[in-house]
Amino acid sequence: MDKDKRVRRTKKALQNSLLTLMEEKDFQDITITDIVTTADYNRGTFYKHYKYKEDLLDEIIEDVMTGLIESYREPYNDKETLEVPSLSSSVIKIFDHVERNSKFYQIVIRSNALPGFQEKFIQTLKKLAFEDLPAFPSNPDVNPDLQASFHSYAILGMIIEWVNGGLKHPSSYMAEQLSALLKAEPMKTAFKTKYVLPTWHKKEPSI
Amino acid sequence: MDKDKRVRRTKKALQNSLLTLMEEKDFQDITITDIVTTADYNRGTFYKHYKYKEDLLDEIIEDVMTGLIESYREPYNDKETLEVPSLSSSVIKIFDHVERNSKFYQIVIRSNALPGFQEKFIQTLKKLAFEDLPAFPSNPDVNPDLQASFHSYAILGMIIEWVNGGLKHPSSYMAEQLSALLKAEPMKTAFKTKYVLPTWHKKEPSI
DNA sequence: AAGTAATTGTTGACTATCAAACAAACGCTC
DNA sequence: GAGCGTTTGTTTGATAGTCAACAATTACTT
Repeated sequence: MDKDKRVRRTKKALQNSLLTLMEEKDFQDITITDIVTTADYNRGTFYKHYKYKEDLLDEIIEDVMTGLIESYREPYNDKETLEVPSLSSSVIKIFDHVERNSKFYQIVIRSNALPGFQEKFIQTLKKLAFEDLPAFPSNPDVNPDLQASFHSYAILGMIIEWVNGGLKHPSSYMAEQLSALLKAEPMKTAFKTKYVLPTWHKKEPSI
Repeated sequence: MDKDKRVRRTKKALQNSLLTLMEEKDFQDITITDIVTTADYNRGTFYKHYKYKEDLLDEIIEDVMTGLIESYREPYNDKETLEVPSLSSSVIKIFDHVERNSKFYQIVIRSNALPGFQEKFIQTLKKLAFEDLPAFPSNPDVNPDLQASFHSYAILGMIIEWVNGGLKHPSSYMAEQLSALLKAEPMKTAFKTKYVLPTWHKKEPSI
């Protein structure tokens, strides 16, 4: 698919161009002419590859998601000691990937293109959980779909928080945080505070 | 000349590729295949534009020299108050230009391509002095060629020192330094110590 | 000296990108 | 609603860049 150097080069240039423009203005205000002008390509070239600018944006997201999948699987690629992928080791790679593609994530998360991206991102993470984690789901009692969704959205939430804060922390810190959050079984604590305490408070109902 | 977007794009890519490679190894150890591989172009494309890699290097230097001339002339371009170019105001632009093209200057000055570059650089500066400085030469007693050479090599010397030190100082500092050096009339001081003193010493020749 | 691997320079068929032009549709402002 | 600049798609022939193959040269190894 598109092995020609020219095609790859052109598409990358148009992608970068669109992303750069999205830093300044809303997606709907960006014209095709804008895109090709900043990329310094001919307009006809755009139409050779895409029909609408939406196609270009979709392709950008698609490419980044492909990169995400590769990052996720990378630690197990050239290891003869066929290590079993664990949630923790894979998740570090996700944060690394976000860090490397910070420009994309910052722009898209802050843009009006967020919903479309979020859908694809969640879908990708879910797929990875099912296909790559042999020990998934960890507990026979839990609904796998629910757990996958839970984890995927949890990670998305961390990333959005991280990105909106300007990616101040290194990716290793984010991995630590997630690890700590998982170990602390935060839901239990939350539930304890929110629901268990009240019941403990209304002690001695009038018999 | 070469207004086609593809040509400009390709040449820039090949230029950058060669410069990047020159950071790692000697110019003579770089193969055409190296150049096109890192630039991700086809080898045939190289031969469409150049015969030898020397052509490419020459073109790089030529382009930077063109940029130098433009920088030099830029302060007087869109001024209605046709200001007379002065040595001091123009020289600041030279340092700015070096700062902007620091990658090029660092690589070339440290490489074995320095002699060829130096020749073109001096030649450019001399030409600028003659064509752009109406008050040049400043003193009717001095040989214009000698003065031009003097100034050109002096600036080259400062730049080489500056670049080899890793461009630690801002260009404004370099301009200040040059200004200070010119104001201090350093040659006079040097001559005073070395040659004037002796003559002063042999006062009162025996009549 | 022979063998081989890497690099060179060149070719030809194929395709992507180019510039330039055009008509149509879309805001605008008056 | 008429005029006007901008953006849009689309088309044209010309050219740049691609890929794969090839023989010639160079450089290294045995």
